[in-house]
Amino acid sequence: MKALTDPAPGDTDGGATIYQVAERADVSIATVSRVLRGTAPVAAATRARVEAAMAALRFTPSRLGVSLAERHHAANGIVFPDLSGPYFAEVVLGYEEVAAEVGRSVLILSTHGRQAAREMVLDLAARVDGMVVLARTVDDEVIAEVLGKNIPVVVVARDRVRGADSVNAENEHSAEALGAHLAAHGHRSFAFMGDPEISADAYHRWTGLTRALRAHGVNVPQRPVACPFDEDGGREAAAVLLGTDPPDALVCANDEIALGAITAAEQMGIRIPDDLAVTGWDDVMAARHSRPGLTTVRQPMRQLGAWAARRLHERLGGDTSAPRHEVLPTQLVVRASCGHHNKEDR
Amino acid sequence: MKALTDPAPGDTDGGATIYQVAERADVSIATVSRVLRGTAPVAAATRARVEAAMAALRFTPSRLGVSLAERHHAANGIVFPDLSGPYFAEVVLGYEEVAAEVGRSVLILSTHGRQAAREMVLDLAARVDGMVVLARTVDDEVIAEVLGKNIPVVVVARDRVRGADSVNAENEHSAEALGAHLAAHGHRSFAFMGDPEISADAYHRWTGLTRALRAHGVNVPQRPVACPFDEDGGREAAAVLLGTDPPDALVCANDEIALGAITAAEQMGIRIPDDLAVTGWDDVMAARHSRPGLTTVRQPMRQLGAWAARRLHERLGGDTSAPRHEVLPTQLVVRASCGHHNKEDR
DNA sequence: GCCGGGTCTGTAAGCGCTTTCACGAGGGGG
DNA sequence: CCCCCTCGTGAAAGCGCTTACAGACCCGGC
Repeated sequence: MKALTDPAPGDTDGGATIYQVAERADVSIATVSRVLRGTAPVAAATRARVEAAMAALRFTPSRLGVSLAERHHAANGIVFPDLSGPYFAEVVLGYEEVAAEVGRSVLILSTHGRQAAREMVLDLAARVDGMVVLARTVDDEVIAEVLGKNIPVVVVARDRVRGADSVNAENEHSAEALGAHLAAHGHRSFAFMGDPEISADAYHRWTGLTRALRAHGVNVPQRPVACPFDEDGGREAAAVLLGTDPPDALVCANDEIALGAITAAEQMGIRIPDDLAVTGWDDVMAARHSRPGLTTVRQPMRQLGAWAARRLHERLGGDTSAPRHEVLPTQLVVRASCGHHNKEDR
Repeated sequence: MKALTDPAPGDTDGGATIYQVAERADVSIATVSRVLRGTAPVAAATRARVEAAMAALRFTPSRLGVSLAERHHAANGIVFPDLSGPYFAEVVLGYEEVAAEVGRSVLILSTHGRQAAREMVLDLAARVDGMVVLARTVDDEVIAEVLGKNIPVVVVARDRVRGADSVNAENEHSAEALGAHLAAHGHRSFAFMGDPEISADAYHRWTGLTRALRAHGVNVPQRPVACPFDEDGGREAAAVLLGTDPPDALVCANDEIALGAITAAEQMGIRIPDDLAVTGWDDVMAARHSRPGLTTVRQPMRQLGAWAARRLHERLGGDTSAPRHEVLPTQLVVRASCGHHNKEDR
């Protein structure tokens, strides 16, 4: 179980190259390449010799060599702000899943709000055939720069960028539906938490909400309460807000903010939903397990990523049609945090 | 704002190469490379010309060319079963964060329990300088194969593999502590949910639990209840278990199983914690928002990934010392789901 | 017997970089 | 005034593959 099948001594490093295989099989590297890819007929006997040599040397072609010769990477990238919440993780998962299906590796890049985002994205661009950019991780001009290198880009959860495909979850209508539902509950004083400046989604949710409130003759809050999109952000901002001028309905740009706000409210002795209605966005796992259950808007997070991956694949397949802009439907999920309902509340 | 700074016509594709820059600056490609990397002195005037040319052509060196010449990828991979739960997402995030800090791109690969895992991992191995493997995504022999190509591997949440570094969260002691706590609550009939066959973590948790039970003279369940590590898995398995032979304490291998079990129990009219204690593992966001709050064991998920990234970096820096095996501490988090306590229950 | 057409294989030219080596031009010390 | 060293630069050899292009060989048909 040794000797014969062991790699030739001396190939201490990395792995065998096509040259070593060729030499061992006593053929030219062209022939090895041909059996590797099946691009041309190879005599059965020769093929057998080559295959034996490959096996003996545990040969795996160098991706670098292949890619350089083929002039593409067979890899795609995805850029997101961070992976801390469930939202981006789900999108990335949906993306990876279909990317893998169509045979492309995926490189991830989290900008972490770092200054160097531009450089990082450009570096990524040099390693992939195409990429998807989530939310406002980088400026439009960086995306333009990437597109300028002939690398297709599809943006997700972000306003359209010239020359790039895009996919978003529907925001305004669901925000209107949410606002209408809340107004029907009798809530008259609203606040919106989340920063429309740093998230296109938040912007459209805010827009839709204000429109609904106006339509229902409800006072529209002056401005959104800008806060980070995580639990701490929601908790801290809510603590301030509820301490000074408590509204009776709190519409949050995502579930984490909402859950943070609920924590703050409970600490202050404010009862949900009796004293304060709170709603989120996304429908993450914690939303359905929290008590009261969090009223929220479910987004097709996985599908967002999947759509992006498929579109990118089409582009890389040579599709040069005009950019497409997809909007995926969302769904209002009413639970107990926005007020009591007839049904058994949870 | 046109003309001068525009890329030369004709470079319709991909991007400029070092040759075009060299030609435009009227120097050799060696000189361009030198200003690019600062590896040798270049006269100020020459440097300026080259830089101007690079800017005009929007030149970015081809990663493929660089890597092939440098003989490494400047990229690492990470393999995980899937990203659906918060656990793996957090580990990946922790990994990406430090990998990015030390200047390495990261490739992700989710095996999704696919048959082709071996091929996928080997393909990944051809694209990276090192990789981390989470849990039991592939067999030891695949890892050996990767190591054989001189690619360092660090495994996470998995038993040791010859030749690879490893990092795990402490399992047995915390499981014992958990078991002791539960026994002190007076629970006498236990069940464990999660499949020790497919998760090293689950195996050690099961082991620790049984040891604690024995130490406290409590009946040890015959065997664990094998179920998928997600909510549905927990819910379905719990529905069966609670319908036939309900224990009074249910120790689950992760929070999602636990949350699913709680859902099933509530549907059957079983009260938590009065009729049944339930505990999880990980301390994900939903664990602290669910009511009753879920008693669980907090794992340093981010740090698991971060440690792996750092260790890999050391290896790639030339460290050839014996494999290191790190165990990160965990923390029992007692909430209401395991029984009433003196403190205000949540 | 010669020719056209497969089949199979090798030669060599890239792909876009890095880096070694060699060389010419200046400059300071002896 | 010559030698030696440093500085600045170009030529060219890789890195590990893919893929024209071309040549050798073997058939069968005329």
